[in-house]
Amino acid sequence: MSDDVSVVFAALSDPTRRRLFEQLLEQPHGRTATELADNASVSRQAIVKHLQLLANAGLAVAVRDGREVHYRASTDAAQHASVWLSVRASAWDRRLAVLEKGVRDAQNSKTPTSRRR
Amino acid sequence: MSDDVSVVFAALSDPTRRRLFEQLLEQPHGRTATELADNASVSRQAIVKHLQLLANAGLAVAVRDGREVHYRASTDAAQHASVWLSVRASAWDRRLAVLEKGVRDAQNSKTPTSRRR
DNA sequence: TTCAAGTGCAATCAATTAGTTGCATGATAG
DNA sequence: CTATCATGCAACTAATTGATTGCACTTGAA
Repeated sequence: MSDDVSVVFAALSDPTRRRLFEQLLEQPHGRTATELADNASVSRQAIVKHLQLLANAGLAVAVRDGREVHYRASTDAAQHASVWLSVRASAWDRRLAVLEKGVRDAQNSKTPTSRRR
Repeated sequence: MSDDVSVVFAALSDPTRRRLFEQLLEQPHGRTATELADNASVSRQAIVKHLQLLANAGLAVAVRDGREVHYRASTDAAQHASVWLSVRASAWDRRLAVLEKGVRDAQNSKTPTSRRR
């Protein structure tokens, strides 16, 4: 589970974490774990762990400012994951199209009279 | 973890499962758990569980043919997840662009002499 | 300087998960 | 009909995970 893709998908598989990620996305200047914990139903420590996991996946970055640590979103990892998915989805669709065409051609050669004029 | 998005990301967060998904993508006619288990380092039962999880996430479908069950890929869920990610990534990038423009404008109004002519 | 606020660390716990093994069921080729 | 092959089901184990709690450390403000 330690490769790049895995950690990103794993990070996004938890609703609490997705929620945090979306909160970060709404806040260009970032949010601290303590702030985020106020709006959440779980403890600050739980939030911290989630944020660190998001950061580890490349979905967030932590920036220290005095005694506060501001987490802000980062979208490179998200973009990569999105591409990973869509590349495969479209490869599949292409493959299906080829297959379908093959079936159609076979049909046409079997019953040439039914061919589109 | 039971919502649509969660199960898709969770399904894709496991390397073994991603490997299986990719094998299904290469095989338009589908593969049985037994076939897939031959190329894998884990037991057939493990493969079955992975395939069922993929199916549950909408990344695969199981089609029974006599005593065999063929699993084939399905890309709707992948496409949805991909969109989920890219929508958020681009919203963030837009937000950053606006922010940046704000900073630029402020700079210009402060030092009007440096304004582009 | 003192003290409160924000964070970091570690131990612990319950639930989930990836994997195994053993055996039962069901379909098909001889 | 009867082996046999593919699948299904159940119990079990070890590792991981989401969450909690208590306490120590660091920083900033009064």
